[in-house]
Amino acid sequence: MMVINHNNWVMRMSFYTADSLKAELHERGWRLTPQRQIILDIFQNLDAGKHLSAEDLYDLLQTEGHDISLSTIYRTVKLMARMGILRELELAEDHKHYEINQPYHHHHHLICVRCNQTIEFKNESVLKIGDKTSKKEGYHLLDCQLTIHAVCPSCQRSILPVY
Amino acid sequence: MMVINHNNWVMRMSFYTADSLKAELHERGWRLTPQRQIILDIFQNLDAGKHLSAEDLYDLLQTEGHDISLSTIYRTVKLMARMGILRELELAEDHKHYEINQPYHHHHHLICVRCNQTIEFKNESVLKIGDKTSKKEGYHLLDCQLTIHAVCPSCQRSILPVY
DNA sequence: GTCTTATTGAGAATAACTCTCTTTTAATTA
DNA sequence: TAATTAAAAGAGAGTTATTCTCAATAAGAC
Repeated sequence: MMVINHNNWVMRMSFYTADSLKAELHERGWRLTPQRQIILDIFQNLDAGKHLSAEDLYDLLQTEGHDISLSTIYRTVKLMARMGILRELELAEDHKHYEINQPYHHHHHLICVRCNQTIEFKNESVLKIGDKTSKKEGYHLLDCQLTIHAVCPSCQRSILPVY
Repeated sequence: MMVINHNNWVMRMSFYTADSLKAELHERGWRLTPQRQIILDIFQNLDAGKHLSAEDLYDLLQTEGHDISLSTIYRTVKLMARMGILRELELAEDHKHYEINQPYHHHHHLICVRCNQTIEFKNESVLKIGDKTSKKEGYHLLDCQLTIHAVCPSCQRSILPVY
């Protein structure tokens, strides 16, 4: 299901049904598999703002009794990020995190470069800038993220060696 | 040298002298080495908007006759990113890029998720949002980047397998 | 049900990056 | 200017997130 917001920005609603996911995959000659359905389901039922690494997702699936291989997980999250279904986040230093891409809960990240503590924040203008910029260049927008790198108050006070 | 812009945002001028770099390092009990000076110099003399991977930087230094080890390069760019001297960019899929962090030439990136073609764009509001947000949370701002993931016109037209 | 081919799973391979340890050297002090 | 000491460099091994390969499986079309 597609909706048009007050800004004329065409965006997808947050919830894919099995059918809508299937349709989008088929458009590209791809298939809907149980694995893809289960993984999408996990992300859709995650609390707002929660994100998972590939390893996190693997563990979570295991505890729920779903035996999906790491290969498939890596392949699927990358596929869904490239389709615009998931957002690929660079929060910590050495691995990626993924979360559902929901325009209505669109948010950004303020990250401490020392302790990696992350604060989520919202800003209405950012999406508008992303929309305007991609339109102007003829790009099809998938996601836009404002990432702020900074030093948190606690790390500013710390006298320990920094790096 | 520090300047204060119309927004009361305290920012560093783009060019460090050997002395100002030295002073900032000494503040933290660190040292100015020829390697650090040379690496900073490379970034300062790069054309606006150009960015380098660690490997790029290594090759460039080699061609200029500077024998700086890869270890040192990785250590130095990370150090300078954490000091706010360099920006750490996530442009391609599997490695980071670095560029000088210049408030007066502050820009952002629109990236095609299929072919990785990247367009640089400016937007005055982004820096203000980053400044306001980090101030509000008591963070010390180092860098803020708006990254737009999208599909470029040429890849939209392409009928080749996508992923 | 059959056929085609995308997808999965398992594990090997890759490569960006970090770590360890020895040597070197920046910066301080005498 | 020489002695001191601790940070930094260099070399190469080690780590690990991610990708690749390939045989087996199964989704979707007919």
